[in-house]
Amino acid sequence: MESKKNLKSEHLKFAVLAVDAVCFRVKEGVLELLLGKIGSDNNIYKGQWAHIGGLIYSEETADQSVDRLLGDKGGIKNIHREQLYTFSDIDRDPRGRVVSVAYIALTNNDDIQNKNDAELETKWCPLSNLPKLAYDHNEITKVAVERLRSKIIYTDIAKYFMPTEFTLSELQKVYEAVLGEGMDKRNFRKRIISLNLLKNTKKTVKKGVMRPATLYTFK
Amino acid sequence: MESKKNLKSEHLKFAVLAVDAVCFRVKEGVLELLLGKIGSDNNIYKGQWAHIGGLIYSEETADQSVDRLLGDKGGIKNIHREQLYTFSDIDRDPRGRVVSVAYIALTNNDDIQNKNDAELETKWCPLSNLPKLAYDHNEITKVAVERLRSKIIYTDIAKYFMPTEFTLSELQKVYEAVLGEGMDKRNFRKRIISLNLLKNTKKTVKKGVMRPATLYTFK
DNA sequence: TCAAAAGTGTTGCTCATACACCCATGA
DNA sequence: TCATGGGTGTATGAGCAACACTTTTGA
Repeated sequence: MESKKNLKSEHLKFAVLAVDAVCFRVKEGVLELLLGKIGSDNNIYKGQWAHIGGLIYSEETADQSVDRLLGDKGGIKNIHREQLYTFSDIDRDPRGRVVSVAYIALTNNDDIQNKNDAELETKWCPLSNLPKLAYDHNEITKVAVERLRSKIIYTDIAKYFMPTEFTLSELQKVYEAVLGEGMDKRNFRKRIISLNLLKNTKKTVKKGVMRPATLYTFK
Repeated sequence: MESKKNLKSEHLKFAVLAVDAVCFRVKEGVLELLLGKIGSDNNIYKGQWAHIGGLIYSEETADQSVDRLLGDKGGIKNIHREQLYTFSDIDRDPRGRVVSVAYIALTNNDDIQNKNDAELETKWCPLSNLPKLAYDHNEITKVAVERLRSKIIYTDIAKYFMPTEFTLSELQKVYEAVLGEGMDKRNFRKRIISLNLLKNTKKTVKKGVMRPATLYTFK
């Protein structure tokens, strides 16, 4: 039931809708987040870091908005993203009433171009030394990390962190980076194989002075 | 990262934020939803049923908005609600661009007053014969029921359907109504007791010609 | 003594965990 | 032959599913 009789009343004149994307990758065994530096002079958070985000256009859905913003501001295309939570605290943005639909986004390192169309300074920051972020973005991060950690154990969401072909050890490193704890190699392999999500490519790869490892893909 | 430089551009002039509450109860072993009938003449859905909802005021959060609307339009106070998902399809409301933050709400039958402040016709409708609803509310219902079903098996959310004191059989009936399937009495009791959420009041109750049942409360 | 719901135990299976050694390779 | 990571099996305990009968009560 949505009534529009109040559409033009003073209740609504500040309704502004945004999206924010908590964008993760796992690089060399470390869970990292993509941050952008706030540059505009009339923002009291100028110079601080925040998740990539922006206003939703009236001709796009929230999903489309996230894709556009991650592309334009983060230089990332074809990313996996899913809606996280909508943050609507009245004072979450000091410039006015901004309600933000937050997303988690997951990428492997291959789809990242290190340029973006906006003049936005970005960086990847390990979750373990995240600075104080602008707005309520530390709180959003907390919810996002919780969601990511719970989904990686009961879904195949880890695949969005992986390249097409990978070894079981690489996959295990991703799980460990996300969950922040080591796992038993034998139990990890047994469980992941029994989930029946992986396909053995029969190819092997070797990185250094050691036995070659079998390459897998997600089905 | 939210930039407000486009705040006044034509991209935004239709941004309207609403909430919708998929409000559940279990009555006599049947899972029901609260619906309101659309009355306004300038709505093409006039006469159809929809979830309780409305626009978010600029001085309230989405949570507060749901509480207000369920109170005013549904006559329900002190309800448990949690955010479900934000629906942002461009054409989901034919009157214009309305983004809706959907909630699930759970009530036991005691907090329901059968009057509301708005002149809104409401009814409780069994999920099993839900009519075609206005807007995208059938889709919202689907997501809401999925969420309710998954949460009832790994959380104690069922308590919001129960009165203060209840028998294990009554609790089981609620689980069965939500999940849509019968459960084994012995296994149900074992599991629910082992979760350690219940407290035996040592009181018993009797409804008819039968052995009295023990009353429990949630801790 | 009957009807109606309350209440109760055991067994087998599946799944998660804990745990240690050998293998293949190139230097 | 050594260093490095790749790869494997077993035993134990916890939790879930299947399954049927006895108890209490009032009519």
